[in-house]
Amino acid sequence: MTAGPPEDQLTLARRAKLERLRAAGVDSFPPRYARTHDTAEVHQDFERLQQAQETVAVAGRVTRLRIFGKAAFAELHDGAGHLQTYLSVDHLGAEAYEQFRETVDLGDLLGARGPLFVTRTGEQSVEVHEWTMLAKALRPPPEKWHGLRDVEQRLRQRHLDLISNPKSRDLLTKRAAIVREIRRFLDARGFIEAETPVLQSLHGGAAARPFVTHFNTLDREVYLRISLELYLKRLLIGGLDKVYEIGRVFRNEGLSRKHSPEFTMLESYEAYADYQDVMGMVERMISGVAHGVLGTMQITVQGKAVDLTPPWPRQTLRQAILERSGIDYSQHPTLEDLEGAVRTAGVRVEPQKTRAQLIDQLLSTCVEPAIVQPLFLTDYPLELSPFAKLKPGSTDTVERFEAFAAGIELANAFTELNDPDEQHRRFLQQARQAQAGDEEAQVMDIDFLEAMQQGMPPAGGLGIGIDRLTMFLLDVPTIREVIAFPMLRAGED
RNA sequence: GGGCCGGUAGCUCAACGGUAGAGCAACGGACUUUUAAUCCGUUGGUUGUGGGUUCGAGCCCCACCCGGCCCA
Repeated sequence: MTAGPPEDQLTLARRAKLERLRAAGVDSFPPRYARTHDTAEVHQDFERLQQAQETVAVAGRVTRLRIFGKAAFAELHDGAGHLQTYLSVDHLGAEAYEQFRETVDLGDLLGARGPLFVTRTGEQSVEVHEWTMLAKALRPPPEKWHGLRDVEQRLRQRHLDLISNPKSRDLLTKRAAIVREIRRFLDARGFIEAETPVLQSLHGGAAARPFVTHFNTLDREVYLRISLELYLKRLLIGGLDKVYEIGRVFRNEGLSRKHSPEFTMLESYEAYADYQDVMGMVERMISGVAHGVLGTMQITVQGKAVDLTPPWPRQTLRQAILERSGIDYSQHPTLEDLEGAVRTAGVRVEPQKTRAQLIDQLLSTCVEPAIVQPLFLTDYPLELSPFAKLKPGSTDTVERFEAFAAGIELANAFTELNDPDEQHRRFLQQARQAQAGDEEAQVMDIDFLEAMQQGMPPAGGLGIGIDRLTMFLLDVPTIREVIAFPMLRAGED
């Protein structure tokens, strides 16, 4: 969709009004305005302010405008809410009132000053004795009743969406509250927030293809990070025993309802903790965030009631797949065996290249969609987890868990591998997978290995997708809605 | 990548292959307590883009662009 010609009929009408103000010596874009209250504060303290006959000064966007002959109502919206203002010849004088009538449009930003009163119909209002143009809107707002519906335009021109759709404002506000609650939770437990490089000469820490860019000064390719893991672990080695980062990561993959090429990750690492400790932290953190942001641990996601009250049950991945598909993958040690079992069980999954990937497929088709209440799945195949520590006595299962609820993956964590020689072998294994055509395999990171050789404390690590968590807590079905400016294809210019 | 659906006025939406319309917004007028104010009048269109079929295309056909839903 085009935005329409830049100077259409509606814009020209508004420009004419701007010109009229200029001719009258009015600056339509003054540098500041001395507010005494925001709209919410006026409503909160209304009785007292009214009785004291105090003069208030509020400011906001004109979202409703009802003009009668010699009086008018203008509703002002600011970040806190909205408030009705009443303008009349009696209180403004003929000149200021006429200027209001002739130059103010829906969408303009206005300041209004005067005492408070309640209208006949009971609406708390400002009796305006002086009004000020704070910014003339040269383009018309979207339709006042239906708002802006067109999904494409809502996302391409998010400012219009935010102006006209309270729901969108609420989502972004609550997203910020979620992030704030997470920080509060981690900070209170002594975690230190870090910032690690976005531009990296090697990409690692997750199975994903990177974005590549060019650094002119050094004339070499660099990658946008696909995870936070390998640098946070360096900090852990350096002695920051509890460390986390909330940051944007980039994965060169498809767009979908649940995938955005750039998204926000939380990763945390805690020395001398293991994945059991991290499980306890995750259930307290997510339920605590829900309580802090929504005031409750009982939420509804896609029409299903979800109770986040800890503790959350634990189940091994093997047991979960067995219960929901009848297949015990531990009884089928090779890809061929497992494929046979899948066929026998009549489960419809895409063919995979490796046994571990097939197990992963069974998880996403049979188990994930069936999970409603929060659940920790534990003990994953080694092959899917090149940075996780083996379970003591096991050769193929690592100390890893993922948390699920309402069919959504909420967290991924493990007891971190801290044996540099074992880590070296994992990298070599990944290199073999890369040679076999796996574009998402880890690349060997000598610097990281060297750091680990310095001695990395045993640690529990955690990753949470903030966008997914937001979708989950706020019951939003698409990731685009919780990202202020999601990636879209190039529009026409 | 595949299937289905969609793109018409600034916004929300109509229109059997036969004169492109309504509501809101805008413009002019009436109106001093409204709540999507009301009433009267007016303006506003390269129907996503490019081809084709037809006496005639918003509608049918082809290609492309952008989006939605489902699948991969």
